[in-house]
Amino acid sequence: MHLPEETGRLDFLREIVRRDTLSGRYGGRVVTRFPPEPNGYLHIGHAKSICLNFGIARENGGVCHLRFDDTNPETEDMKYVESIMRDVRWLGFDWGEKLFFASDYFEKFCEFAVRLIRDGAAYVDSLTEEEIRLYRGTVTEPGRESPHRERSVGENLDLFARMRAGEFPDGSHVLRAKGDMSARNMKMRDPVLYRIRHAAHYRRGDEWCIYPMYDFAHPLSDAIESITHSICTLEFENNRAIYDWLLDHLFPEPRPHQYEFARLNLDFTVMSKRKLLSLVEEGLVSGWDDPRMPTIAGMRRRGYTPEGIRLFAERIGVDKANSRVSMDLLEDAIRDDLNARAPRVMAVLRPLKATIVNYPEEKVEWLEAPYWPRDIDREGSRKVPLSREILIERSDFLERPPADWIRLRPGGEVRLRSAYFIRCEEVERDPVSGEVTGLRCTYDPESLGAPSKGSRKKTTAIQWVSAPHALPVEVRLYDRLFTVADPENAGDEKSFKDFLNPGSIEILKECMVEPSLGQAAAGDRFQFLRHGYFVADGVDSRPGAPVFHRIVDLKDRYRPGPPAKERR
RNA sequence: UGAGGAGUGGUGAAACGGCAUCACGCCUGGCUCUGGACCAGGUUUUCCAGGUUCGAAUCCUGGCUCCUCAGCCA
Repeated sequence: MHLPEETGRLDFLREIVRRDTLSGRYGGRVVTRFPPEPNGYLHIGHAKSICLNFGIARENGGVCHLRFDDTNPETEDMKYVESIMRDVRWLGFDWGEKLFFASDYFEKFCEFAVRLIRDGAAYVDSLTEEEIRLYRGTVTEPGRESPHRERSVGENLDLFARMRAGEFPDGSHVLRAKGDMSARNMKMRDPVLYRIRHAAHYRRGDEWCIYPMYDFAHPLSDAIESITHSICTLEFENNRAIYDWLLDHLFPEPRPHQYEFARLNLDFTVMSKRKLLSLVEEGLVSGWDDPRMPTIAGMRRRGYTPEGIRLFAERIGVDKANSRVSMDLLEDAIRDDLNARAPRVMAVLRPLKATIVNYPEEKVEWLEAPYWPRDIDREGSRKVPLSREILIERSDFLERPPADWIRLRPGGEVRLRSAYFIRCEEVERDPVSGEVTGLRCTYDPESLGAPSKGSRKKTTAIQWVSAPHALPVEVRLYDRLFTVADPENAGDEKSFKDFLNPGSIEILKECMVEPSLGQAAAGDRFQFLRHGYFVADGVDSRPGAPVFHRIVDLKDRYRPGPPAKERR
């Protein structure tokens, strides 16, 4: 089990929380929240936010709320609520009783809206959407005030009540805050608080036909729940002005405060919900849980562990500088976790037949093979059968290997992992193509369990399976989903989809694994020796026809060395 | 050309006026029944120009570059 990496350093958010805790600003309370909109699946970027919010709460003896920010009836769905809860739990976090829905606050939101109207701080605007846009001005020119801005409190109250009562069609009126139409911050130019939308909400049905905007609902939700630190991503920096304007107006200190951090960008993938959705909808991937997807569901199916993902989140840290994280960081965190928890087994992905000519025809030996290398402090082993006909990895034999080759070669020896040394005596080949079709080997009966000496020290131990005992399985190898690091900004005219990696999945159907894998249950993770980490798939596996996904490969330091002396 | 943010090795972060540090990557070597893991060593960094200071990634001035904002999405 991997121990948490103690750095002792605090990121800027934890620094702020510590400052507030020390000063007693919130009476020592720390309450954070993770506020997803249920309109899509969570991805690794959300995982960063989840680890932050739940992590900060946990470290400070506080709590983190799970709140669904469901104020837009058009895109939200219960199925997303369920997937989000599942993903957060899977990642290892618990919101206890603190499950909330912004849609449960609709009545309260209305009361606050009425208060703002009474205070002369909000008004009903009846401009069209187009007019509102025109009146807003641009980043360099101030906006103009709406002709409806000076309506009386009474008229505003009446209009707002009738909006709520359903007297008006969509788009005919909105409730706006009285900000400042010439504000340098565009967000403060009378932000819209409520819009009319005659649409069924997935939780409230037809109860409402006015829905609050994010800028209104979010700060209020935070305040209603007595959130202390409201942590969001950088694109909301400008929105903080509304956040503060509203809460200063409606809540006394100590009220929630918003802080922003840089969202996660990962090389060779995309992180926008919209883009991920389009990959799913256009069938470019098999679904939200396609193992190539950066979604939590995809990574779960891929075999990534919650511990590995949390370790990754911890290692990348958090800051306000936009950044783009290399896939190596993620993969290494996953390997780091799996190294300690995945038992080692033997699988041959691209088999090459080898006949051990001095091994009796009918003989079968069941050899003890440890599940763990000696550097992992775990016990356990299984028996693997050995017979005259075995299968080895095609890539473990080379007829004319480079000088530093430590695997099998004609006339050379190599150890069969947990078994004997074999020597390649003869190469069988297709008479037409010349392709190597098999090897004829001899084995050294004295070499089982014996230390390797002399020239044998310069060889490795290769994985193998007994041909008559091995189980045929399908193995799926994955590679990066895109061919470029930043698919969203790669080509001027091109869509990110033009950079999809056609080799992102490779399906191997002729793989053979040791018989012990017949017991593997969906979700079981293994290290296929010298290949990488693999997980038994729970979706496409069938009895007698298991499917394994490669979670991540093993680092491979081997670079072919100088070629052996050429003979001519 | 408005406002709000951000610039530290190849990547992500730390150092909060005092030897630029950590993780990942990469390169050497050791070890190994995994060319994995592990161990040892190495590689590469403060956006630019001035200034303050004994001393600047850090403070000041000016510039440059990048990101966000003109939805009745969040």
